[in-house]
Amino acid sequence: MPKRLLLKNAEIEKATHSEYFNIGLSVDCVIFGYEDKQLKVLLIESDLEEFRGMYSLLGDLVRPSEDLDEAPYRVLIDRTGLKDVYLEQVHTFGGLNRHPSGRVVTTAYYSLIDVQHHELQITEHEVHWHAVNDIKNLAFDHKLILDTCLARLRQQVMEEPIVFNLLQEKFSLRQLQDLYEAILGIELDRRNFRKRITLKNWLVDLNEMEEDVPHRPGKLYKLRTQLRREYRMSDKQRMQKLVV
Amino acid sequence: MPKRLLLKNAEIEKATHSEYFNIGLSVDCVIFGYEDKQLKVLLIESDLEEFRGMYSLLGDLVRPSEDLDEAPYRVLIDRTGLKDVYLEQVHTFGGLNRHPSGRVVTTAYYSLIDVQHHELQITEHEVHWHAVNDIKNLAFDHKLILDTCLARLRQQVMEEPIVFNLLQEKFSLRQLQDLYEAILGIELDRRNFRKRITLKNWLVDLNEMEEDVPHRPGKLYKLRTQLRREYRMSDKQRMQKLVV
DNA sequence: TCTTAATGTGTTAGAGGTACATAATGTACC
DNA sequence: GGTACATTATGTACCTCTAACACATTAAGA
Repeated sequence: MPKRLLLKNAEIEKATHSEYFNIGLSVDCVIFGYEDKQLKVLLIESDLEEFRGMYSLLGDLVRPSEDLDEAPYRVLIDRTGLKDVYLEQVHTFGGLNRHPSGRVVTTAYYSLIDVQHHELQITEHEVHWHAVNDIKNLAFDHKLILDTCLARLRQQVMEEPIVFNLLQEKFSLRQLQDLYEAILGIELDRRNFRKRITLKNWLVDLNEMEEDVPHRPGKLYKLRTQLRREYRMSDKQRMQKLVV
Repeated sequence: MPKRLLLKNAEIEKATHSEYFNIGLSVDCVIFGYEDKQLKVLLIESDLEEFRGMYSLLGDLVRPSEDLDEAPYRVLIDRTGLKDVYLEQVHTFGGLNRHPSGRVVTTAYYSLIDVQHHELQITEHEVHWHAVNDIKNLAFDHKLILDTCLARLRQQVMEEPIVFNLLQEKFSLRQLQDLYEAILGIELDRRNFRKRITLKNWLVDLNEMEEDVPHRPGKLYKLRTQLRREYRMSDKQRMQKLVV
């Protein structure tokens, strides 16, 4: 086997379309939504023989003329009608036998969308929301992909103000807390949660109240526009804090 | 364009080797080392026309018969002779024009190795260590890949005891602190550093002292064998701590 | 009007982090 | 041999952040 295949044009040319350019590349999207106080994910019933009756993530092969990072956007537009969604690459899975039909390497992305959004139109009736907690297995290695993306989501959620992609524009602190609890799978203290959220300075008080709730209505908030990362600590302090 | 290409065997068969299985897949390794109180990375001079005189990361095309995650191990064995190295997948880069010779998508890994290790044998004389701080640009999009991996390393370093892969077996606390400072690019308080490190309970005191140093010798330590993740907090507390 | 259930706010004790001071030990030079 | 110096080793005070918890407020419904 030649060693530095990447380095010489001549070698590339020889390898092309023969033994090396022989791997399929796909993307799979873990599309998270939030409904009924549950974290959900968009799945489709697999119609592969090998996975009859099982569900799988939404994905597609990457086209030769599109950037890798464009592909999941295309999948999302095709399947949900949503543009401008939050999307993040997580991991690439390249096990030899992960796809029964041949060598297909897949790059996994996760996405956060607002289930209530009026533009959301799931075009195919085979596509449905499933509660993440109820999913035991999926087609291919999609359960592994889901778990990996969920773990990443849980990390991200604590560092960046991304959960708001899952909520409608106006929300109460209780709704926000319910969402965090659904994602993290734990209960949080209401008073400490409120304190920490206000410290982050992510929210704007809308001076509006909830309506049609069977209890004392809460204040409504929205995410600050032009949300900058505001650090309460200096860069050096942050590093110091994080080190070791 | 057919939509669910992944779903039907028949469609897969048709697409195979025609328009879709037409993308090259490679891996690129950001191999970090530590020498002279500097974080370094292993580079090779590119011999592509387009990048004459520039350096690039070590990489290779993924073979059709090997797992994606196996490929970087192979590259490392070929180029450094090292087995059992610390290796972690970081990100996959799939821009359309990132490779001048055609469509090549690459998955980036970073690796931590001990430069002093006796088995380390850089087989090719074109491969050399470069101080990370001195690298201004690289061939292809390799500077972006390097920066991405460095950012990930800086995150990881604070959560997991991985820096020890860069050190020889026995080391002093001063050496360990120098390493952290080199990776993070900041200075740390010596006394607080010692305190936090001992709290982590990662180290074993060897009851040996440095030798041949032009000052008071420090104690030597090594990484605890069978290092388990020991949480001083319960899972719930950790979640609580991390949330928001 | 009273009960109930949720929202909104404050307080306290403890843990962890930062900044800083001091003693101990070995080298190098006079 | 003695002294200055650099570095290791350890301790302390202050501050911040967090977890745990108590109480008052507001609206709905009987």
